[in-house]
Amino acid sequence: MDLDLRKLRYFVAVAEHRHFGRAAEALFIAQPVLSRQIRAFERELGLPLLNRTTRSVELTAAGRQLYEEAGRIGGAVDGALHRVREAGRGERRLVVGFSAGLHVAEAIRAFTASHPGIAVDVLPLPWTERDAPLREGRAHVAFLRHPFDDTGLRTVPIGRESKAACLPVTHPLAGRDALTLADLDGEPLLDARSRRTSSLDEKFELVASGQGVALVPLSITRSYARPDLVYLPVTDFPPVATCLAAPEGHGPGPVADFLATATAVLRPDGGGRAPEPDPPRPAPPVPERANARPGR
Amino acid sequence: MDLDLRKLRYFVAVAEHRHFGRAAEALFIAQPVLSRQIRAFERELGLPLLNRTTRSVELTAAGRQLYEEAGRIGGAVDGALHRVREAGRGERRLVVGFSAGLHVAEAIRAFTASHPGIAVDVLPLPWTERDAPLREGRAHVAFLRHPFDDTGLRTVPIGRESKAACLPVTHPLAGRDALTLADLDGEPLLDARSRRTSSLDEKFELVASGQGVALVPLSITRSYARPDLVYLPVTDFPPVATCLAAPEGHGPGPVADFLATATAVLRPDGGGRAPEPDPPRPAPPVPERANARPGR
DNA sequence: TAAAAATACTCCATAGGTATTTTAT
DNA sequence: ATAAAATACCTATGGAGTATTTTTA
Repeated sequence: MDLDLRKLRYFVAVAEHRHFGRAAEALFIAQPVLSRQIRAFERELGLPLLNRTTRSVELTAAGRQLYEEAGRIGGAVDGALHRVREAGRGERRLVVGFSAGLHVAEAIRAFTASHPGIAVDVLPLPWTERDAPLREGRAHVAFLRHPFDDTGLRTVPIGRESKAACLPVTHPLAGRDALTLADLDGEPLLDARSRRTSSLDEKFELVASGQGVALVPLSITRSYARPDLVYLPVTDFPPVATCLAAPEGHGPGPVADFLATATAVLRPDGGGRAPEPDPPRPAPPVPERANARPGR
Repeated sequence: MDLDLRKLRYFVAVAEHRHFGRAAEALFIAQPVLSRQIRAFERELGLPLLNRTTRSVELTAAGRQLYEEAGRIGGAVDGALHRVREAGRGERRLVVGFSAGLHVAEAIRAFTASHPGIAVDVLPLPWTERDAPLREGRAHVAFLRHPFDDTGLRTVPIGRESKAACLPVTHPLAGRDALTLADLDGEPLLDARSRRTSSLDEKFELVASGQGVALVPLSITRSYARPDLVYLPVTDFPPVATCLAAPEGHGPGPVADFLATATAVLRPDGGGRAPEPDPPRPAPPVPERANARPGR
C-alpha cells in the first residue's frame, strides 16, 4: 500500500553496490536482513527489481526505473521536510503559481520588499492545470487565465487578453496582418479536444511541423517568439480575462497582502501603464514575417 | 530517519477531518491507534503538527506546511510507481533534458517516429543544473550548453552560440546594433557570482528593473522576447558550444539511437537532414531591436 | 457532563540478528 | 571450491486492537 522508504533506501544501496554484502555493510545491517528486505520489497511491488546470481547482481528494467525514481522521491521528501521544519521555526512561505506567459516576478519583488521575512516560491503551472493547485494547497495564490472554476476562490481581475493564431511561416495566411475566426475555418485547430499536448513547446512544434494551427493568448506570443512561427491577432475572438486567485476564507495575512501588493503592481489603472499593451503597441511582434514563403 | 508514508497518510486524514475519531473511521482503524501514530509521527519529526483540545483539532504552521507537502510527495510516489510498473511491463522510456532555449522537440519527433514504442519525457533543466541530472539518472540524454563537466559523459557537439547582452530598452546603449565587452565595462553584470537567480525570468526581471545587464546565449533571445528588454550581440565574447550528452558505457540502445537521430536532425551539416530546406537560415534574429524606444 | 483525545494492556507482524545451507561460477 | 545470496530460527520493536481514563469546553 504505502511505499516503504526504508526498503527503497536499501534497494538504492544494492543498486549502487551491485553486491548485497557490501551494500549491507554500507547500511550497517547484516546481509541476510538485506536479502530478505529486498525480496519483500519486490513482493510488495509485484515486480522483480534485480537479477541475481552468486557472482553478479544486475538491475532489471523496472529496477533501473525505480533507481532513477528514488532520487526524485528522496529529493521531494528532503525538500518537504526542510520546509516543514522551517515552518516549525516560524518562517513563513508563500507559493505563487502562474500560467505560462504571465509574469509575476515584478509583483513578487514588490511583495518581498515589504515582507522580507516571507520566502516566496514561484510555481509554473502546467498548461493543463488551472485552479487545481490552489485547491490542493500546492499554491497559495495564482495568476491565471480564465476560464477556470472560481467557486470558493477569491479572484481579482487583472486584465484581458485577446488571442493570436499561431501559424507556420510557410502557411498561406502567414503574410496577413490579422485574422478573423472565419479565416481559420478550414484549418485543423490544435486544442485540448483535438490533440492533447503536455507543454506549450510541444504545441508549437506541432504547429511548426504543419499539423495544425493553435490559438494562444497574446502574452505568450511575447515570451515565445520562434523563427519558424508567426503570430497573427485574431480580431473577433473574445478576449479572456486574467486574474489573481486565492482560496477564500483566509483573513488578513500574507496571502491577502500579496493580493493587495500584486494588484497595485500589476494593475496600475490608478496610475501608470496599461495591463494590455493595446492599440498603440504595433500588434504582436510577428518577428519573422519577412520570412514568409508561399505554399509548401 | 525515513519518513513514514503510512503515518503521513494518517496525518493527512486527521488534517482533513480535523477529528481523530472520524479520521480513524475513514482509515478503517481504531481511534486510539490513530492518536498514538500521530503522536509518534510528531515525535519522529520533532515538531508538533496539531493543536488538539477535546473540542477541536487545528493544524500548526508546520502541520499546514506538511499537509501541503503531502500532496506533492504522494504525487511523486504515485507517478514513480506508475513508471516503474510500466518499465516492468517492458515499456521503454527515455528522459531528455534540455537547458533553457535549446529546442529538442524536433529531435524527439524524429526519434518517436522511428521508435514508436518508447515514451519520451522532456525535462526542462533549471538554469543552475548542468550535467547533474545525467549523473543522477534523472535524464538519459541532455542537450546542454558548455561549460559543464563532461568526464564520464559521451558528448556530441551540435553547434556554437555567441552571446547577447540583455539590456533594458531605457539603457543608453540600447540603440546600438552590437556591443563589445569593452562597451559593457562599467555595467553591473548579473551572473552567478554577483547575484544568484533561480530562473531566467527572474534574471530578466532584474534587468528590466535596471539592476544590471545580463549576458545570455543567443538562442534564448529568440524564445524570450520581451517588450521592455533589448538583446544586443556581443561581438567579441567567445561563443559557447552546445552539445548532446549522455552517460558513457551504454552500448546500443535507445540512448544511442536518440543520439544518432538527434545529431542528424539538429546538425544538418553532417549530412542528412532534409526537413528544413532553407540553407540560409537567416542568422539569429535578435528580434526586439526594432522595438527600442528611448526613455519610458 | 459529555464528547473526544489519551493511556493501559494485549496480540501479532515484521525488522533485525546469528548460524547455516544452497547455488552458480 | 568458493564467494555470495538465500533460508532457518530467534528476539524485540512497533502497529493494531479493546477497555478504560483523562481532559476541557
